[in-house]
Amino acid sequence: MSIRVKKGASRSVNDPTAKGKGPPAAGESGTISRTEAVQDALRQAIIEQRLQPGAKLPEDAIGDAFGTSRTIAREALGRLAVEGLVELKPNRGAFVANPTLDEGRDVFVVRRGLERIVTECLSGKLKPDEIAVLREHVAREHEVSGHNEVESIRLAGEFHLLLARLTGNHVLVRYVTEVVSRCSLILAMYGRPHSSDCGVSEHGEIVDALIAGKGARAVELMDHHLEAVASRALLQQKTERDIRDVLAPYAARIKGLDA
Amino acid sequence: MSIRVKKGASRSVNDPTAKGKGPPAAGESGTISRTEAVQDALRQAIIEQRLQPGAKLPEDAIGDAFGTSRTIAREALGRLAVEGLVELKPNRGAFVANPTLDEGRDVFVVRRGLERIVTECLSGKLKPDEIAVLREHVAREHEVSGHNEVESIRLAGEFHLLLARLTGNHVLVRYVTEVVSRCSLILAMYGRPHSSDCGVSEHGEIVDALIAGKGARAVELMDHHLEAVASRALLQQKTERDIRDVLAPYAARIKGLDA
DNA sequence: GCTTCATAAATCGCATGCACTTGATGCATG
DNA sequence: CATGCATCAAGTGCATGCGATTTATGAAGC
Repeated sequence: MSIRVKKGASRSVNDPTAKGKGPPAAGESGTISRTEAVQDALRQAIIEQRLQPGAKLPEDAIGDAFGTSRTIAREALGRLAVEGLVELKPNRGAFVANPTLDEGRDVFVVRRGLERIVTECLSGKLKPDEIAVLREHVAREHEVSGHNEVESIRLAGEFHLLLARLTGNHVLVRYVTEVVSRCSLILAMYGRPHSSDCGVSEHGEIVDALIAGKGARAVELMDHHLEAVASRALLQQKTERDIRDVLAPYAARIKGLDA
Repeated sequence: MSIRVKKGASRSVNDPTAKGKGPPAAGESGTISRTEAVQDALRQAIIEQRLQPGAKLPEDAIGDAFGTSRTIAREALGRLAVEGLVELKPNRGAFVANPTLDEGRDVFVVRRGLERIVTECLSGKLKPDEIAVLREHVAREHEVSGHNEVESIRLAGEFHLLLARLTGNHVLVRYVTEVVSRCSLILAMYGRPHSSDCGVSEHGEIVDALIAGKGARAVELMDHHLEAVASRALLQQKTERDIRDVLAPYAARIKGLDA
């Protein structure tokens, strides 16, 4: 799980070797700060489970990996902690969040509430070009459904973000983005392996209801949809991650030795 | 001409002169990081309008005011920017947010959605001691209503935070906290001067409905309540003061940190 | 006198250094 | 053989320094 990186390969955000010292020009790049870049990269890595829950995230290693100083890494970690994807232990460091089932339920409760707002905001107010975008997205979801699970999951999340963005409400977008991220992590931890594509047709139905301006129906569909996703994820008990349980079979094997 | 500090006066969070260099002991204080302390103080100052919308927030001045380095100030500002209370202009600095009416509306939309969740979570599930706390809070609101406007506003916000905390849902608490802060700022900017105490009786009614387990009624009341709060929109402007002077009392408040 | 360019001041963005905390390791002891 | 204590290394928490960017100021030109 080491974050080590081969030198020169991932010199992405900043390469001080070029000038030996000078800070880089911040003006030309797309206004996106380095902190944000690192934050986004880490978030992606976390929700894709490339960084597993509980994994340590040392500032040094992260700065190293992205070619920045600890300052940037530290800031990114701090913000991810606010988002709930990272846990910060004082004087000990940062770790990938390891949400409990209860926390997961909390996140889903909030998500349902937020997406309810989204649905209400959008019902009957979608413009033709927006409808086209939505339809196309759902179509793509159908395409990959079944044979590309990773992409399928990504698109499913993207669908909800897309809706949020269409409201034009930036606050809403931010919160939905956050809960969707956290839900991804939770699903990855607790969800059943092959349950991702259940919701594709539901997405289509929601879009239909929104277009038809049937707000109540749309809300109902959305709520049911998320309820389904949540229960799929949270019903089953977590696959045991505790060291002792993992090692139990090995221990048993050894026990035979000293018997 | 600006960085100068009266020696010994605002040495609050950290005093490096004691040892000539060493960082302070972070271990003993109440687990609350300095960043958070500064962040909370700034937030309070902003929603109380001691720092007016649009006011510049230079890292140096803030670090100065709280007796910390720019590092801490910078981090606090960054987080407040995420919260939406501060606007960060690249290479220019931080400013107290100056939300437009449209942004204000967005915040209120989200707030209504979030508080709807709170209400639904709580209806019929309040325990006796929780009910007592709520009743007492509403009583206090009635007490100050009319003669202490600042406290009145504070208590009104606190009522909603209290409800959120009673859900036990930490995600919800965080989001409600954020939107309540932002709403405070927005009301302070656009709200009519003497409109704060309109909602006191409504708070009582909401509590009653929650206790009676009338979820739908409670949601309706809450929604109407927030709708009323949101719909008060007016304009006013104020004067500017020196950052350090405004922040001095807040810095004094967190002096306990370096004890 | 007003515009334009050059210089200076203020302040940000970021890297780095140093003290301190924390958990680990090894050793002595009951 | 388990327990307590000293030593150590890893890595955080924070302040500070340096270049870069932006804004303010003033001089020269039209």
